Amino acid sequence: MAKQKVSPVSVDGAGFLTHVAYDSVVFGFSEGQLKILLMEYHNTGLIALPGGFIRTDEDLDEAVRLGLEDRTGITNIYLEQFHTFGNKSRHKPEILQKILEANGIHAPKEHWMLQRFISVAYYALVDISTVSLQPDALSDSCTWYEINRLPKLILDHATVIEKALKTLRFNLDNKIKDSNLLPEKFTMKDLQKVYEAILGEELRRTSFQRKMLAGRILKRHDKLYSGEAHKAPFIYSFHK
Amino acid sequence: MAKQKVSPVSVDGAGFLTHVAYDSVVFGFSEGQLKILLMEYHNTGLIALPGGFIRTDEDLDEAVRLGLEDRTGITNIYLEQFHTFGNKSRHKPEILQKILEANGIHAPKEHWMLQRFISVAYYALVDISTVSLQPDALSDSCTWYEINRLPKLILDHATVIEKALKTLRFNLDNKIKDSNLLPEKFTMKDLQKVYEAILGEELRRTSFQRKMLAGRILKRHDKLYSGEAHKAPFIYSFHK
DNA sequence: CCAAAAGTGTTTTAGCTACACCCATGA
DNA sequence: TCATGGGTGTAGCTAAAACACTTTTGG
Repeated sequence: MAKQKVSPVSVDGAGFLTHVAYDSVVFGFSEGQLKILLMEYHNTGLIALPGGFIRTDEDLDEAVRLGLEDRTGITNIYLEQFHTFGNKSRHKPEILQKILEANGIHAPKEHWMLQRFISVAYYALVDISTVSLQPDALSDSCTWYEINRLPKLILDHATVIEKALKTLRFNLDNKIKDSNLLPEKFTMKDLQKVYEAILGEELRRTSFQRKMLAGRILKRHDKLYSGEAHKAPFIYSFHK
Repeated sequence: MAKQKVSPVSVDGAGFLTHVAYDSVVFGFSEGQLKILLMEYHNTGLIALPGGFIRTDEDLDEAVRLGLEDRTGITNIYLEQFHTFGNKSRHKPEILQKILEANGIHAPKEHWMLQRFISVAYYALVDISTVSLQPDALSDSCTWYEINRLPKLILDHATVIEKALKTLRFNLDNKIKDSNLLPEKFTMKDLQKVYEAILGEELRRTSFQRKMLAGRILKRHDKLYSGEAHKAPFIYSFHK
């Protein structure tokens, strides 16, 4: 529930849809590892998913997209809503209070940011190499963390990530071609590494190759001569 | 966006999470037809999905469950959240105004119910035969409609139903055993009829039977002697 | 020529379909 | 014994997995 633009903070939340927030689980892939983007708030040690609020004149999807564009510099991010979290036990005003205090903002109890939120969660699939991270006003870092070395997170953000990953695994075959996890051109081995990182298991090389080729989503280009002493692999891109 | 308890309507929405609502697509099955529960508002001719608001002391899931229990009398409803709709184009205050007016409530422009809502949508699978419908305070009917004979609906409710049905079709094999679409005990033919109504296509009898038996979700009981001149079918129930 | 990694041919397996046939039932 | 509908055996198809083999590459 980090937010990107809090400078003019009104107590009643004018201009924003109160009680509604979004959180985004941004997946990236580099060095053979699946990674997630997390933010750390100034002077608090608190780490959270990047998120924000919805302005009264924005579509929900649009708000999420713009919030992410601000932080990653990427336009055209692959984004998908996967769940809305609305348990009342998520309401921990002392945490948000602490974050605001650490930034010199003394919010009264009735401040809209201290009230209970329903949070709509999205996941994104981005190419880490094209991202230049921009912490927001309340945070001093915005960093990639390996999926299996996550730090302690505020609220139920660990659960949110868990569910995002589950959804991603379930839909991977359908989503991979629209994702931005890999650069435009890649080898079959690159693609297999992405699958293995996401599914958390090793796959048979030959079965994987055949399954992918049967899917008709790959376009084959020239071979890649790496200078190494073995057959050169084909380069692929996703169709259209 | 019907609501179940509006008697004490405060302008600022105290006690409710403003800007958040839920809509529920309740599927039922009878007479070989898939049906959906819809409500008609007093003196307006407006027809909508049953829905409501979330109280500040309720979980989101709990609010939806209780709202449905009020209307159908069923406890233990199978409920699943499938999408959250948040386009700003959904905001049509004149419709809600009309509904309130028709009930003698003259709400000022800044009334919370006339503001923009994010709506969390759920679908439910219930056994029509155990339901006794209860219209809420703003509605004069609460009726089952055949899925392919739906009336014109307010806002984007037709889209919501479309998406609910798509989700249900996609997950049917996984959800059927927890659904309440059929009474506890049923024949293979009954089950096939449910599948056909949901998928909107006819299925081969023998293939269907084998697929279901292979799924290990059915427990076989005695035979059902209907008094008709043919082999008596087995009775089944879902495991656990 | 060798080792490493890529690509492909062949066999096996599993699930589903289609068709056939037999069985139980009450008139 | 007949018509009706339910259950299951068998053969065929297709997609995926498993295994083996060949090819390409630079040292």
